[in-house]
Amino acid sequence: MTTLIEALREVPFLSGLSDAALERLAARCVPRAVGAGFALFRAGDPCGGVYIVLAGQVRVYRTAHDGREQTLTVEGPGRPVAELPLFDGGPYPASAMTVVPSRLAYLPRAEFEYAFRHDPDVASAVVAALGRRLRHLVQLVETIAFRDVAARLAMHLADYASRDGRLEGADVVLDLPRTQEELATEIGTARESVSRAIKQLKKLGLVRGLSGTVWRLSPVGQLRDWARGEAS
Amino acid sequence: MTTLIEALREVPFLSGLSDAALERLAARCVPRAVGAGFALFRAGDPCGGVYIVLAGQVRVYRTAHDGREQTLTVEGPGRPVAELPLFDGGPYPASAMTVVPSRLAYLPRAEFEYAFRHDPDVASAVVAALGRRLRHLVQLVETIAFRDVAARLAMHLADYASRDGRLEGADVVLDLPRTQEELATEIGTARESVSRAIKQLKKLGLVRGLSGTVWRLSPVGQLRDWARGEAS
DNA sequence: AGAGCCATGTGACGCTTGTCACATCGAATC
DNA sequence: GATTCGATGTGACAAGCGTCACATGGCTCT
Repeated sequence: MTTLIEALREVPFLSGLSDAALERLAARCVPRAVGAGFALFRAGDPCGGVYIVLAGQVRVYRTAHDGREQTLTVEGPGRPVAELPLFDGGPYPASAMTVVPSRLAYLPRAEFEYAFRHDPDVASAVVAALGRRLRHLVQLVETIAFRDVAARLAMHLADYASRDGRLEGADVVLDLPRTQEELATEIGTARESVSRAIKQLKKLGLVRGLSGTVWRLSPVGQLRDWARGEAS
Repeated sequence: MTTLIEALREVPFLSGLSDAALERLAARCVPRAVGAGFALFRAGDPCGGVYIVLAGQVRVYRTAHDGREQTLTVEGPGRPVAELPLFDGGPYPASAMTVVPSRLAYLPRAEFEYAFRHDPDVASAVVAALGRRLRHLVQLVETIAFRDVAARLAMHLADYASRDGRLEGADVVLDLPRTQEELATEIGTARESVSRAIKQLKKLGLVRGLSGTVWRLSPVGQLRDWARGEAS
């Protein structure tokens, strides 16, 4: 278990801060441990600060009137959640919930803005973080708009594999603790379609094995190439 | 025709600059007038600066392998195009092209970063601009993922109407110089589907008239409510 | 007026996908 | 081992939508 300061130093857009500034932040922010399924906020709520994931995972998603959900992103340790509304003063654009028991730090808006305005490196890093998010969303839009379910799944698996997978011979082995139901909300489809897409990818040899949460995949480049090449 | 400095002052994230700083920027940036259909850059190109729309309109879009296009946003006067890649150093995530003859200013990356790092107000405004874009994309993702074509069109028309429409009795009148083909790429569908969606909205009384580029719509709230209420 | 062109309307068809229904499977519990 | 429950596989079906084909309509140019 790391200290709060050590955890904050791991946050990309705070890493440039001096020790004193970090201590100031650490003193002002509220750490809390929560279980799985804890709702941090819902779309439309006013925003008074930013959450930082210290341990665990937080899913950010939109809910439709009929209950269907579209996952926008899943954030892990060291990543901020919903830093966006801090700046335009608007409400949260999406909802957020922990998927596993997690430790979070809540940083009040005023503290965050102070750091942002007094340290150009923090400002740069914040913009970079927003940029990454934007890039990711552009990707998501394109994926949902253009590709069929199997290609979306392949692309999605490739994303996870390139981050968390490990090489094992010619294959990539990935431990992905997700139900098909969860995967479905992440790529904007139904659970049954995910099941069928997996079957399709297995037949193509892109998914070489799957037992429990452990996937054996073909190399990431191959997954991406196939997904890109598939006509809508 | 405004001067370059006056035009730059209209740009949201530069409006806080001193006259001297603005003059410096104006001296360094490259204005150019281009016709319709001029390609500013394509997805994947490296990014050396930011474009600012002085007059006209620029469409930002992604192209699929098979030629289909998804419009991400259409930017008008005073708005920056693709300020995102300046900060993470990545390539442009999308392509951009003028839709009408336009005047643009090209601001080299170094100048932009100088202003960003030396003026916290500029930094704030840049983040706000990114935030707006992010919010818009979140909306777009949800729209594409959840709603049918007619609802997407209604939502889209409501967006335009709330910005450019004018009240006329109980109706909103909107001049929207777009072909159905263009509308189709903006809401991620085919031209024929737009035609049918318009018919549907007319039957519902949400679109009360359409001649040339001039639309007569029911109030924006009504459009949005209907679009939200429509099941998937 | 006629020709050509582009935008639009519309019918037909098939594919993808969401939905419903139900079978199977596996792990946890008793 | 039997039960239970959640996760997963799969068949059938219908709805939505993309695509193709072609008609219509309005505009400009000559």
